[in-house]
Amino acid sequence: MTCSLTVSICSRTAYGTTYIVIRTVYAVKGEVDMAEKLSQRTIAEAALAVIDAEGEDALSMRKLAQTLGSSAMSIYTYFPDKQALLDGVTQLLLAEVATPTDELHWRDAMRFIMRSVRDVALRHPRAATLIRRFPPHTPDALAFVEAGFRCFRRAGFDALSTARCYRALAAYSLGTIDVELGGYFGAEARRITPPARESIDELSAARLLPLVTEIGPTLNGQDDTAEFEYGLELLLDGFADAMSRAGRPV
Amino acid sequence: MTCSLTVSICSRTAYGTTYIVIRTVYAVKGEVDMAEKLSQRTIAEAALAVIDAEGEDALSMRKLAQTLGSSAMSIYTYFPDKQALLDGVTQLLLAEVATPTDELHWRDAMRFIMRSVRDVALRHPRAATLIRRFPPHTPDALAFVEAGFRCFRRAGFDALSTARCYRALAAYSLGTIDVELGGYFGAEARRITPPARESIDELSAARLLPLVTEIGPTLNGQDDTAEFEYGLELLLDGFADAMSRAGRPV
DNA sequence: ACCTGAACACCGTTCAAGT
DNA sequence: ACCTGAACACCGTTCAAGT
Repeated sequence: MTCSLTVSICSRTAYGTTYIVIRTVYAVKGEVDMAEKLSQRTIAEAALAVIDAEGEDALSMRKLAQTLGSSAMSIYTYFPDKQALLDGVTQLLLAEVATPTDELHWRDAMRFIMRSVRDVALRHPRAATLIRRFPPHTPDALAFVEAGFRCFRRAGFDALSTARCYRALAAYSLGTIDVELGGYFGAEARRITPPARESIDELSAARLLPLVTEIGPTLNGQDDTAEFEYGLELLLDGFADAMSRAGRPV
Repeated sequence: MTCSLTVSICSRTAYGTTYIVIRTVYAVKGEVDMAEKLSQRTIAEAALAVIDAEGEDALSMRKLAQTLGSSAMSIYTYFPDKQALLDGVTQLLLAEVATPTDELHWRDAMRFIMRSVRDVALRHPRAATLIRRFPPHTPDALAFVEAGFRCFRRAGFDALSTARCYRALAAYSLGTIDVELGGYFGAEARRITPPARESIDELSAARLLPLVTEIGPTLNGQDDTAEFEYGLELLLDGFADAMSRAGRPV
């Protein structure tokens, strides 16, 4: 909890009005901070912090404003609506994705990017699902895409092949977020339940869906990193094979 | 818009109380229907219809109740909360996925299932994103998973290989929903914008991110079906190769 | 230009009451 | 068991006003 104090000094001159605003936020825990001036960046950073800590459902304009020491409506000076704010948070996340150097072989570059996207998602498990909803569109958020395209291009991929590979990798990357962070194979997700509210007893579930019952625990016990790498290598091998077959080995 | 009339006849006997309720919904357009009794299924079906028509954001408990001709709170007899309702809608969607016959070769079976999931998503573009959030857990929704596992098993995949392939396919399938239906590569998503509100002019965007600018239109113009099939075959080829290399050709 | 509090039109869900 | 309306504690956003 924070409580904020705003002192504004307003001087009128012949040329107009100048406002000097000193705003300080006193944190109850003891730290005394100068409140940073509001901006798209500081607001989006605060929003990301709230989502990281409490999840997207817990982010409301009022609560965010509170952590910023201002009113809910002040946010609307910087973002037209909440969707735009969430988009801004996503651009911040995507800017965290590391950019491969130009000398890297295209396979290494793609591995590098794919792992980096996954690392960002794992660092922000509660915010990761934003990545599926808002594509990158700021220069910072697109930096890793541009770098990846550059590596493809240098290796001899034309625009069509590049687009094709990028798309398959993007789908796999976004799907990985669902599978790993959505708990798609988790123990909770695995409980077989009928449409009615009473729960099926385990015996009859096993009789009805024997293989789901048998393989479910295996899915849940998988090493996420190893499985991610497995699928990734399949795709990269496939790209290389396809280029070879087309007479343009890479 | 509908307006509903409820007539309840209550007869008390020595053995207890019996209620006979006749509820009719008069649609303004002229059709006169007997309102079906509420149930998990009818409620979830109505919710799916609302989402199909107006999107998930437009689904509120009050509005859904209105289309059912009852009160918002009546839904809570069948679902503990809104999340459970959305889960129920997802189970309905997943039950639409077709089940491959047992004689199919595993590759054909997987192609069949993957295409069917995509078809369901394309039939319900506004509801499709639910599939990423709620895994199948009713017998009907798990039918295609069980059938898929059966084909893997008959072809000689053990539990571990089956889980591994299923996971990679699931990630690709879920990611495809984001890429195709989230408009991930759409023209709107492609406009490069700085974090501040003023838009970058196209010339400087092209200078800053030349390859993104060049390849963006290619991504947007892709044939969704062809690209989906391309990535799918890469994965299936990869599974076959991996099994061969492990000395257990399938 | 930036920020404010009050107000509006909604939400999901709890509750006490009804049949 | 099933359904109800009223109430509670929230929402995102509009508005008119302030500096």
